Amino acid sequence: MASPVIFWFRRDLRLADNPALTAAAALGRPVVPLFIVDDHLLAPSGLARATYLEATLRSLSDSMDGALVVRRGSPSEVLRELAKEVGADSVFATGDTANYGRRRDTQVADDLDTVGIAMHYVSTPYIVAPGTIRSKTGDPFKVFTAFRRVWDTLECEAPVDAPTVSWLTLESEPLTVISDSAGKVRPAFFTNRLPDTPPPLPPVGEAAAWELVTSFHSRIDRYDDTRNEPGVDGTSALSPHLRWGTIHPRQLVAAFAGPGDGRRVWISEVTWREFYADVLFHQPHSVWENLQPQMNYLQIDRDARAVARFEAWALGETGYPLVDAGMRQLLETGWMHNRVRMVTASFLVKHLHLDWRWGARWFMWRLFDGDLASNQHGWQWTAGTGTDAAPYHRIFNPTTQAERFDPHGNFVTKYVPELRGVAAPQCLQPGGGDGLLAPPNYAKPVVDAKTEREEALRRFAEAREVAKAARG
DNA sequence: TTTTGAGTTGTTCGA
DNA sequence: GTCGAACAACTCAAA
Repeated sequence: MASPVIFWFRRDLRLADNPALTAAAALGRPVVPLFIVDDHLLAPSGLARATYLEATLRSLSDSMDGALVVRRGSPSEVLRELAKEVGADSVFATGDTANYGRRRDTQVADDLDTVGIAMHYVSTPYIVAPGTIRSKTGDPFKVFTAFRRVWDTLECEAPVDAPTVSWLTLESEPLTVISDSAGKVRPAFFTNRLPDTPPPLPPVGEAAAWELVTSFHSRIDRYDDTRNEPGVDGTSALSPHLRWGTIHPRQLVAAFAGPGDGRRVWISEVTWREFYADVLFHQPHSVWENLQPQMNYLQIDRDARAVARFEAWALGETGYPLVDAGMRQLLETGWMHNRVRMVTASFLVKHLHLDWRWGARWFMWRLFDGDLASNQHGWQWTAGTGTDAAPYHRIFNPTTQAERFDPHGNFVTKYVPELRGVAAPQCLQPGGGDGLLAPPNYAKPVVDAKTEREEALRRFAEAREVAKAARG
């Protein structure tokens, strides 16, 4: 029998349109499908993320007649041992361009090279590999629109079908090792009231992704209008699939090609994902550091009261209905509508004066679709610390946003049952309305939005002044 | 080098 | 209720 090759699955958990897998299969040898449980990645992950991954891997393995091999340990060591075990001399994987993955992949390739094993990285989770697009001066773009203008001119490769593969199966750890390994390193702000039970899983795996594509065909042409309303089923809900690679954006661009504002706006959201990956590629420190250094001077609350406010935010007990509905949607479903992500993030930074990193960490802890580049840069955008930062006086009013985007209170009452007896627009108001109309069991507002808006403006102005003085 | 036009997603105030 | 201006002034990218 010809010596097998190893295919190392990471965030490309699909068989169709997986160029790295196609390249491995093209050798015409048996393929060992491998997933490595890496504690570096799993220990700081919440159970939401881990259970989603575990279920997706189960689905992937089922699609290979149960052949998936799961091993736990350092990638270099696992790959070396497995290669020795089966007599493989080459390993294939999809390229990873995010911080840890990039360092790991370089190290793994070097380590394998010393023992005569060839490591092949093919393609990336993106249509355009991060680091590819440059401005005319050769620098990476720092604003989205300029990036998109170039991105739009590049050709998107056509998707390819799943290859025919002869899977070679071996002894494997049970998939439960994934959720068993997760959640060991908790965020510093974690309090006893914050739950770490995973939300119920949506349908996972490659087939489930394609069902979402089919269903979205009937809605995408209205996407430009409906995408902002969290109470309307206007979005594709494909984000977890893009995160774990059960579908590739190439496949989506092909599936949704066509004229119209709905499609155009939806593809531009895919382009945002590509842009943020590009920013991360060039500025890996942006994961936890402000892209605008002058914002390091912003006064942030970190005392006991701040922790209590953070807890109220995370549990959906701020007394601001749209904020609370969004945070409870995250708790209960492992996903949050994008409009509400912006509103809740803005509230944390601008009304509670907390650190965007706390919020970003909590989102990553609970989201099924938590993607380092998109999550951290989305937070930086809202916090006013990003490269293309919003002007700091642009502060979302949680009540106005509710009135604009959830006018009938469908979303708010879905996730905040205390408000169910209260009609819109009262149910959109802080505390669920005034006086006798306010539901007695709903949280009183933790802060006064108007007061804290002014405080935020003061702090941002102060940060700029201090930064200016420090420069001069 | 200098200039010019543009920059996801908003809110408030006053006419 | 509606509309435009102000918010505060900076950075980016190309010409």
